[in-house]
Amino acid sequence: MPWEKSFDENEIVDRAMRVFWSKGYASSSINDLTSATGINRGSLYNAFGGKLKLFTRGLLKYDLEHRRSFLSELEAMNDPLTSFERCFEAVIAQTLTDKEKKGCFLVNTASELPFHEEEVRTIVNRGLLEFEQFFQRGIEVAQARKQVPLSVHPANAAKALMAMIVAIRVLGRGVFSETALHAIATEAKRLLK
Amino acid sequence: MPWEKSFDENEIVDRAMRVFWSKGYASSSINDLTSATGINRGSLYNAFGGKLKLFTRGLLKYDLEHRRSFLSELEAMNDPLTSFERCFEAVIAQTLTDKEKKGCFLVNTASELPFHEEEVRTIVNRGLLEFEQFFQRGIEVAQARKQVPLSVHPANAAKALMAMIVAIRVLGRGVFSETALHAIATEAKRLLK
DNA sequence: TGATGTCTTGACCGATTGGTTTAAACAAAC
DNA sequence: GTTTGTTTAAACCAATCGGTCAAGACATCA
Repeated sequence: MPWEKSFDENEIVDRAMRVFWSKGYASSSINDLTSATGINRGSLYNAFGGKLKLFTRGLLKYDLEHRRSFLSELEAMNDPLTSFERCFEAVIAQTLTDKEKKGCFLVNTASELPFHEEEVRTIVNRGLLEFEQFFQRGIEVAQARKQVPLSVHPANAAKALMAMIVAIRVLGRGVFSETALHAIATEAKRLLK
Repeated sequence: MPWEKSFDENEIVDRAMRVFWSKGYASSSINDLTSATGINRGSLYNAFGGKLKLFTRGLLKYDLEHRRSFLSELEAMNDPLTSFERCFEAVIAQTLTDKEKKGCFLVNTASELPFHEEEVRTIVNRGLLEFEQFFQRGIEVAQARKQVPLSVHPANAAKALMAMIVAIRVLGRGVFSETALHAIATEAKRLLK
């Protein structure tokens, strides 16, 4: 008796995600979302429940398909130091490639965190925490392999590396040039010596 | 024949600045501004020319009274390394003190830079550049005094230190705890060894 | 073919957006 | 006290905001 949806829900979330990603929550209007997704105003509310719910879905999708898959790709590499290098390289490359200068959806959301609900805050915090843990685990492994001196404090250095990724993402939206971004990456490496 | 304004223009800019500072440009409505400043809608347009002009005035005021005065206070110290330490301490203290979690007006604006006009971009870029130059000059002086090894690359390290200040400001809005922020500062110091 | 129940659509809601304009309030100069 | 030039306040503007809803479109099952 029912009737199948005429659109691919996943596809809609993906397009909505890109709107929120580039404009932020507050500046994305329902009209922006309907015209980007192609679905009607009412359908959007019927299928997702509203702007906030759709934002959360989009953020979760980003977290899963960008942050999470990026980290597990890096984690799969056998040499931590190489994976760190690849991490910074990739983040810089993404920053330079993106003509829209959208930055990172998680970082963008982090810098408007005071206006978001608990659920959104949780997603952002978890994402950044796992980034930090990726660095920390890598440092500990590298120390065990004598690639990083024991004088390096894994937890602290990991936080600093994550912070530098965040800074690249923010400054990459218009402040820093390519060479300046690379300078940050260069210095990040020095934290492990 | 004229008639004096009934309000202090400087005071109005200051209150408007705080609105933009905590909510960003797009999310600050004219109503927010009139109720925060106490002046009427029409007066605001008559005196300042509009929302964007008022934003720019506020950003300039922030740049002058917060960023610029902070830097010159630090620059007045005779020991660069002490001034760096004081810099990170102060930024962390400001972050923790601020119950509104407003962050830094310049950094907040930097992370929404793609939506701003050239004039705003210029203010932000200059502010962050001068922060970077403060670090670079300090490093060079410290190197001349043998407090920092010559193996440290002043321009690169300065960019990294500035990036870490930016990260503290962003992560301080809800992601990082006090101890995590201090960890970043601790690692920043290690960049000069 | 007809009943069922979900999905889509576009109109509609009141509130708010940034911005303009008109007319009254006003102090100073004559 | 009248004129003058500016500032003020509030009404007003069209456009848009997020969100709802009733009515029609549709595929499935009987």
